[in-house]
Amino acid sequence: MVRVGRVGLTTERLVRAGAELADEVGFEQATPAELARRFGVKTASLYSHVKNAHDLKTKIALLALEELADQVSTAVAGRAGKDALTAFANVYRDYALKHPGRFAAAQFRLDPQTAAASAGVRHAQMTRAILRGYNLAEPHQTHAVRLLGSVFSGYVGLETAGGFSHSAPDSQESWTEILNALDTLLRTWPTTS
Amino acid sequence: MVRVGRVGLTTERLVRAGAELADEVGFEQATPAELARRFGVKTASLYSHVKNAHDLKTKIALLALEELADQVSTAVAGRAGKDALTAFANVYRDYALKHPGRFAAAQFRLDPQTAAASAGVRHAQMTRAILRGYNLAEPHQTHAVRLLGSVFSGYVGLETAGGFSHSAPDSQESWTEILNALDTLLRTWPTTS
DNA sequence: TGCACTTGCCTAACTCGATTAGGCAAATTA
DNA sequence: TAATTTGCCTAATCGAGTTAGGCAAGTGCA
Repeated sequence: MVRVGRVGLTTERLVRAGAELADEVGFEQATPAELARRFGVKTASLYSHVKNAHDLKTKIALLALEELADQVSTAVAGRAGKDALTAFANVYRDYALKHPGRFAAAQFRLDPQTAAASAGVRHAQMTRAILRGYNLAEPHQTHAVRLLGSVFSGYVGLETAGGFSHSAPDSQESWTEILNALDTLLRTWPTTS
Repeated sequence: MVRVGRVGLTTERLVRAGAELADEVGFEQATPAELARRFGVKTASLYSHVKNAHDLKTKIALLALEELADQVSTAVAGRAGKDALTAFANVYRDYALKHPGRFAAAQFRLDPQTAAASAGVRHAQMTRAILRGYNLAEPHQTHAVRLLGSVFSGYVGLETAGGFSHSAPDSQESWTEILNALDTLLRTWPTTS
């Protein structure tokens, strides 16, 4: 090692670097060992700043959830109906495409208390907020919330897993048409069965 | 160790046990070490039957994809339209709820050649087969295929991650209403926009 | 400015998983 | 029963995760 003094590790800095690392090599590979390597530091040195590997991943997940919630809330502010729906969806998808590691982190299974205190609850609130423009009564609103969550996370999950690449038509086309379809669907919800 | 002779390891047996192990402790935890423990065998002994840990996971994934494709094709045979749609969807969801580890395995990223030779292609074919009843022209059919894949994998993913538990209404209710909504949507696709 | 105090990062050590090479005994075949 | 195959073991290496304790680089106070 060439370094003399200290590099200035902090929990904050580790988590940010961990998020970038995740985007580069995948969330699973965003490990204490690799992170230490990047800081030019011994692995053991991280343990004053994060409890353990699981704690590191949890903190990266929380960071991702916050970033995503911030971006979504900015995009959705002042919009309603289809406009809000597509804004939400596009922010979500763009975030995942630009930050695949963080997006994967955002799906990380948090223990219930951590999840309850996370930005995950803002996501749920914002999804419901979008549906305000569609006037759905309960329990239909909840069903619709679950549908939207499923489509967004499912589509983006498949897309980042490479499911739609190298095949026509373009993924962007499908995305647009799916959002149109969802808008129509929400306007005529609930279904007559 | 109490055992005297040999336990009779085979690739086949390892993969089956690995699938069960995955259902019990999670796909990520379905590791050579744990598998060896269950067979009362040293870890090194597995390496005559599987190349390495990644190979084991790949083989579990292929098993899951086959099982799922078999069950789906049985359920969908002789059905059309909404009937086929719900049969497909229910088999898919039931499999995931009964075999969470295998289901997770089925999402395991396979390298392109392995994927191309896997039962994954049957899944794609069957999804398209379902849409036959809805008479969609390309490129709309592909958009619809992608929507269905997204909803199914997304919903089941969120549900098995615990997203819908402990909150009313029941997940089953949402699932039913969502399938109804999808049926309606497919019958009126493409969207006017 | 100098000192005590705090603390960041290190070394040392251990555990455990993955993996390879080589050996012996149990199964198989003749 | 002898010869051959091969299943599972021992031994050994490597790397990740983790803990305990030490020293020096930073901080704050006189």
